[in-house]
Amino acid sequence: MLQDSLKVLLVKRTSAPFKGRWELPGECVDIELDDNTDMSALRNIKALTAATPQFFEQLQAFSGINRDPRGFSVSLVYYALISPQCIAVKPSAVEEVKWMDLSAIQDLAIAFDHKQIIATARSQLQQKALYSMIPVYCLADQFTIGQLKAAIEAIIAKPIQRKSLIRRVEASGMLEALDEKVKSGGRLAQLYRLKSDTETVYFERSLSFG
Amino acid sequence: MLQDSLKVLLVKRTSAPFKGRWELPGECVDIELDDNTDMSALRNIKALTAATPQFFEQLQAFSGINRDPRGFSVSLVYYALISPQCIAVKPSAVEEVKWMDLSAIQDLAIAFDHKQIIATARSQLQQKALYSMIPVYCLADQFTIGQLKAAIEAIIAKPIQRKSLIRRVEASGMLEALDEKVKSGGRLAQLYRLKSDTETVYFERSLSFG
DNA sequence: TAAATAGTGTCTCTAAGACATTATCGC
DNA sequence: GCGATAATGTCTTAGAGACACTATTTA
Repeated sequence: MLQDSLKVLLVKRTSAPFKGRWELPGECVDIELDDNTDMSALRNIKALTAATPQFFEQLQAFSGINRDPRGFSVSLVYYALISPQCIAVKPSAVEEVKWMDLSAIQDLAIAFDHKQIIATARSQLQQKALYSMIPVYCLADQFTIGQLKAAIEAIIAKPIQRKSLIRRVEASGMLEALDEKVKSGGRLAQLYRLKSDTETVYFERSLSFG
Repeated sequence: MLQDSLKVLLVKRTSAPFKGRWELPGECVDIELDDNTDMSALRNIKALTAATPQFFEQLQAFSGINRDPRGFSVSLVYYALISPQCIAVKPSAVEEVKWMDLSAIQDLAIAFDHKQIIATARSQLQQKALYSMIPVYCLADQFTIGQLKAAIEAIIAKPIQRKSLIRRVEASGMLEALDEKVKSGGRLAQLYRLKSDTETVYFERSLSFG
């Protein structure tokens, strides 16, 4: 999720190991409830935020003998992008759930190998931000080009050319301009939204790696 | 593996369900032997072929209630590229192990959802062939540009421009020319090999999608 | 010499980078 | 008017596509 900066949803552990530390949300697959692990991951998200993620995909499996002091473990990790409109955390869980700024993760003690998992997810998201329109899924349902530019720059941690972004927006055909403009500190900015039933566009070139 | 055409290593099932059908090799993780699932997958490969794959990575996890008649199951799928020099199947397993032409998979009854898994792997390999030097790992340790071109075209099932490939080979700096040329039906072809300790190069553009 | 494949030269084309220019806004 | 942000215009640049042309081999 993006609001000023990229954020990740963490929960506080209530039992050993790593009691009291923050970790990524997740629990065991419930074969009674979940037809597959995708459904299981989505169920986890909905238990915390009531958000239906606009973007959701499997990251990768993490496994090993050293990642949990209790022994060998395997985690199937998914990541999702959700709109800042949907950040509300379920009241029942407010105490132990928190949106954590990605830049703050660095200096935090995180349970298990979850700091490494977050880094991997971020790296994958950075790559995809360079060659796809995926960053639009971090935004509210109405947004300006300037906000999209800020989202991409937050993800890749580098500035991009506004002109290049506008060319991509036009080429993608994913967005439609609304009959509305919005204040932005200077000239009014055109509002856009996702066209309905549009598919995520992937480009054949990446933006510059610097 | 590539020899004339892309091939995938299959084993014949010796027990129900799907007894007698071909499937992808794989077995349960052995916590005694495997520090993580990567090692487990490599152990599986070595049990069949004695090859050390030049390229090896996790594809994704497949899971669900319907993919195995015995109930809910999860498979962590890896794929590897190995040189045609290493295709020898361990003698102990010759009966039940086979390199199957990818184009022949279509009309074959494959166990479980493994046909779908193969399709997913192929699709991922196709994408990577368009923006990376990964196809070099399908080849023997000495090869010509023409062979590399054939490998890429076998993977993506489309012709590419020889000139574009040469530009990429030069830009990548991954290969070195040997003091040797080889017959090819016309003018002798320059032999290349991977430089030692070279890293796989990824490009910022994909070759055309057609 | 012809056919085949290897390798080069070079023009075009596309889309990103860079950055100037114009258009609006609030103050 | 001034500073700030939005939007456009346009020249440059990198690298792929296309394809002609040359080089070298075998038949």
